[in-house]
This record gives sequence, C-alpha cells and structure tokens, in this order.
Amino acid sequence: MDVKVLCLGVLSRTDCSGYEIRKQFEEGPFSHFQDAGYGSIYPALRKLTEEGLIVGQQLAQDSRPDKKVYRITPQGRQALFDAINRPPAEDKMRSDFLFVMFFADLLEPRQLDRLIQQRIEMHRSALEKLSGVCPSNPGQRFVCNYGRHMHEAALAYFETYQHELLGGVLQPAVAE
Amino acid sequence: MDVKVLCLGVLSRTDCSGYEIRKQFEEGPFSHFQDAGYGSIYPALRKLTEEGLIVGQQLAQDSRPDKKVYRITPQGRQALFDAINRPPAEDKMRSDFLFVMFFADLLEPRQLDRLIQQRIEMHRSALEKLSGVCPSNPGQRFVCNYGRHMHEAALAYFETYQHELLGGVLQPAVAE
DNA sequence: TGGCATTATCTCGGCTCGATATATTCATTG
DNA sequence: CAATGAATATATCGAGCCGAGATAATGCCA
Repeated sequence: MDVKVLCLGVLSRTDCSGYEIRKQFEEGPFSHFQDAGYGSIYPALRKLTEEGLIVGQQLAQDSRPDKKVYRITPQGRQALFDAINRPPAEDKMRSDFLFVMFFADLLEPRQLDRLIQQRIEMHRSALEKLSGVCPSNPGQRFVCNYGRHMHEAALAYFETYQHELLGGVLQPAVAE
Repeated sequence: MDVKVLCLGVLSRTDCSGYEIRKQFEEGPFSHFQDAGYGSIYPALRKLTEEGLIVGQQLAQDSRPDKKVYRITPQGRQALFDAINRPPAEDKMRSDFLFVMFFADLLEPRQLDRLIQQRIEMHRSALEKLSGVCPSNPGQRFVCNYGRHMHEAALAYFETYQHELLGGVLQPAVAE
C-alpha cells in the first residue's frame, strides 16, 4: 500500500490539493493509522496523473496561492478497488517511546515521569479529536471507534501501571 | 531513532550478529514496536564500527556459515544513553488493514469477514507469543505488558463489533 | 512595518525496505 | 539416496519514502 494508493483513497472521498491530502493524514480521518509527507505526496500525484488515475486542475484563488485540485478518474477508482481487494501487508509500527521505556533504567526518574505524563496527555487529546468525528459509513465508523477503543486502552494501562514502573526503576534491588 | 540506535539497544543486552539482531526485531522482545530489515542493519553495523561504537569479531562455527559477532563499546553505551535521553519522536503507525477497513464497502462481504478472522487470529498468536516472556527488568516488563494489554483490547474490540460492521456493510440503506 | 502564521508547491539527500544473490547444512520425504 | 525446502548467515541494489528546507504570497497583530 504505497502513497499512490493512499492518495487515491483520499481523492475517492473528495477532490483535494496535495496540501489538503497532507492535512488529512496529519489531522484528518486517516491520521491514526497512516501517514505521508509532502516528499511522497507530490511525486505520487505526478505519477497518478501520468497513469491517468487522477486529473489535476489549476485553480486560482484570491488572497491565497494557486491550488492544483485533483479529481479521481473511473480508472483511478478501479485501481483503488483492486488495491483494497489485495491481501493487506502487515502493520508497521515504530514507537520510539516504547523503545525508550524498554530502557527505562537509563532514564532519570524525573524525565521518565515527564515522558509518561506527556504520553497520557497525547492519548487524551487524540481521544478528544476523535470525539468530534462521527462518520456515517460503517467502515469509517468501525475504524474510528477502533481508534477510540485503543487510545482508551492505552490510557487505562498507563494510569494503572505507571507507578509500578516508577517504583521498579527507583528500587531495582528490592525483589532480590 | 534510526537503525543504528536500535542496533545499539539490542547489543547493549547481548552480543549479536546481524542475523541475530534481525531476529530480535522479527520475533524477539522488540518485535511489537520496532522493526528493521537486513538492508538497514548491515550498513548500520558498518557505520557503528567505523564510529567506534561497536566492535566486530569474525567467529567460525562448525556446521554453520561464519558469523560476525558485534560487541558494544563504552562509547556505544554512551551514545545509546544520549539517544534514550533525547525527546522521542512521535509513533509511526502504518496499517494497511485499517485502511482497507475504512473502505469496507468496496470489499466482498466474504473477503471482509476473512480479513477480520485473520486479524483476530493474528492478535491471538501475538498474545500467545508474549505469554512465554516474563522479563525481570521493570522497563521491559512495562513494555511487554503494554503489548499484551493492547492486543487484548484489539481482540475485545473485534469480537464485540465485527458483526456490527458486517451488518452495516450488508444493509447499507436500512438506517435511511 | 516587521514578524509570524497559514496556505501552497516542490526538491534533495539520506535513510529504509523488499527482493535477491550467495553459500552451507540439516531435516524431510518420495 | 537424491531432491527439496528450511534454517543460518552476509551483503547489495533499486525503489520508495521522509524530513528539512527553498520559494512565495497573503493575513494578522502589535
């Protein structure tokens, strides 16, 4: 599932410029399970245009820079359909936070505590952001509620076990 | 947190060859929150050697190809410490599965059901794999239990809401 | 008027990944 | 017993991706 397919997915719901596609990955309905930067999006849009899967239109705006708004073509919808129906690749997860927690004994306790509080705050604000969304489409609702469920589970874990971790790091030799 | 730091993390716990480092990311204690392929690991080990953060030793084995076992140096431990104490980058999550679920209405119901059953099976086997691990270090225990907690939460979600999704996709116009 | 944020497009270097090549040995199985 | 496939082990290549920055116009506030 490369950035080209991700762009097709976004454009299947609404016409967009590259900038607006980026925002959908950053804050929008895809933000908690996909990402793509400008360095991937703009080349992808160029290639998709060359392949006839989308068409771009220069759009002058007053009091804003010009926009290039892209629309998906029937061939583009077919390509999205094909990609969706291929067996999906495994999830790719990259968490520096968990890597750091794994080596918690290398952290100052104050720094460790600060990291966990930041993490809790992150999950809270993600939940708040998701609470504003209520999609009508079943698939989108399923994915959105999955996000909610997982953020809540993470919050519950941190709130229950953060003290155990802090205690364990502060008194590493008590058990022996 | 690039692959060089990840390798330092693995080598801080035990001496390893490149092959063994890969296995730790594939199946070992890091598998549920980090990953790295051979194409990243071998160049990283070369650079780390050049920088004096690790040292390699050719090791002949009978009935196996030769091994290059790497050991972390004091400077390497310092570099790991520095990296751990820098503010961690945000999590990077890439889930083709959730992207496909988002567009569940483009899937045949049978295919949709199969994907969800596979996903449930995946979480179950991940839990089983984690149940064999019981780290003594507080940080490692925290991260390991976090993994368990999240897999269980995902399982609970799928088992509760999978029918709602399947029903919603099969009867999209009932609510209106 | 200066500085900052926002909207908008695009490129470059460097990092990373998947696939593949190479080589040896062990286990299975027809 | 030979063939096949699965491990063990190292390494590279091309393609894809990302962060950082260049560029540029405008709105807004002090």
